Amino acid sequence: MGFSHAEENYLKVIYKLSKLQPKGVSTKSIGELLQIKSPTVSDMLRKLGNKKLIKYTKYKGVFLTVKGEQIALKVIRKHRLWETFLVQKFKFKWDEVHYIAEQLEHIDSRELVNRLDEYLDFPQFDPHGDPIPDENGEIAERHNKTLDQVKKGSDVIIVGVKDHSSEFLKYIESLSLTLGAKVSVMDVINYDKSFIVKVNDGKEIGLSLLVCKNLFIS
Amino acid sequence: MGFSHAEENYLKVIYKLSKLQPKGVSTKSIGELLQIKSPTVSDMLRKLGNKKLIKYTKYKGVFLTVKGEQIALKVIRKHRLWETFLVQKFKFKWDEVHYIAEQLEHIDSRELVNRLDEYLDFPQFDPHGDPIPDENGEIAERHNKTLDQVKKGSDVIIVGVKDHSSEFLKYIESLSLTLGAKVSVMDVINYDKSFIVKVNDGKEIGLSLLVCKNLFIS
DNA sequence: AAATTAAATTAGATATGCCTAATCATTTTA
DNA sequence: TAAAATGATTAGGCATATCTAATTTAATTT
Repeated sequence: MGFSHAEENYLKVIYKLSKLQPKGVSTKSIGELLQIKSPTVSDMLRKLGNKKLIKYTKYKGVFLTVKGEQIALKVIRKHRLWETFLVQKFKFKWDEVHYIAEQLEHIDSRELVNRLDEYLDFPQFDPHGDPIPDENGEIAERHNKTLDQVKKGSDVIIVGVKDHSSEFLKYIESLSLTLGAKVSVMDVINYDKSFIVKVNDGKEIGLSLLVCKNLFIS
Repeated sequence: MGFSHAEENYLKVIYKLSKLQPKGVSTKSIGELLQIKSPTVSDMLRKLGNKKLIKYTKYKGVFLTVKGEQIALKVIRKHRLWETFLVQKFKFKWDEVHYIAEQLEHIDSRELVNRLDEYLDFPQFDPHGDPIPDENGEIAERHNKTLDQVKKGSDVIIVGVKDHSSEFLKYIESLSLTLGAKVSVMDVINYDKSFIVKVNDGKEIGLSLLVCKNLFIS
């Protein structure tokens, strides 16, 4: 007994939003992420509530149940494994895989997912640095420190991106800011909080606050 | 502008049936293959006709248009490439891949298909011996000679299977009758037209007429 | 050629997943 | 705290893809 693509998509975004909205996920935010109007979201929430995949009380934010979270994690696992596959084996760029993985994440076959995982040698993180849940739904702690949080003089490593948009990814790639890149913070401009950094000991470049906020570091 | 899974499935089976029903494919046969009742099929045929994917005249058999055939061949190409991938790279058995490939064949990404093709080194035939259409819809002639058509004393090679059912595939695999197997016809029993054969010069075994009719040979 | 059988279509219904317009509830602001 | 703004839900529709029951058309049999 499986779930529809629509249901899986809702559960996935509720999972993601629940990390940002611990008091319950709003109808509005779900609709915005899925590009779906809120009456449609309301309908689906009632349906997911009836199926005990979320805790739903009218006019209150929603929460995933254990079962709902399990399903969300399976979809996220598949999405991230397929993204890893596409980049590692098929040589796609990290900004090209999202649309394809959005489709592949709904393929229903437990055995396929596990063979994919094995084929990739059980990766812990996907090409954007996001952690990949294991078969039991265990997932590594997400990186949450961003470049804007460090002080002048720090040496850090890029371990993930918060913004997955093609535009952002292409831009930072053009600056050699890929996963694993070493970033040395030479200066922080007080006026606009922008950063002057060296990437892999290259020449100095400037990064806006917005860019820094979207780079996970360790 | 893509097509729904349902539409793609109809086009695929109409393509396959058109090889057997050159005077036009019947509503009934489409419904049987897709496990869908005929009124539903009628509705869809009208719809596909309006979209100029098939030539549809009420109460007459249907034909694919050039455009409809192109789409059918793309779906078949994806299905057969994915089956090849699953068997070659993920080590699935040839009787395990159908359900998964039925889903993967609808993934929409021209680039993905071409990279898959390249990753597999442009295979001509899938794990069941069926020819794989190329990017332009060109497809090798299907094998059409079956084992039941040869005479006592013939030496032939298994190049494909007509029946893709798990039951059939498992059975013939247990007899070492896989693709590439050498079959020597030792005798044909007149009473029931069954065959006595040696597989890869092993010991003699009997094959019913039905089994022989489902084995493509060269 | 008429009667029967088989196949195909139409009519009418259902579930999913989406929409807009209108209403209701909650939160924020003056 | 009352009014306004924001957010959520209900009401009513629509398209897709399916179904069963009834009807129509074509094919087969006598």
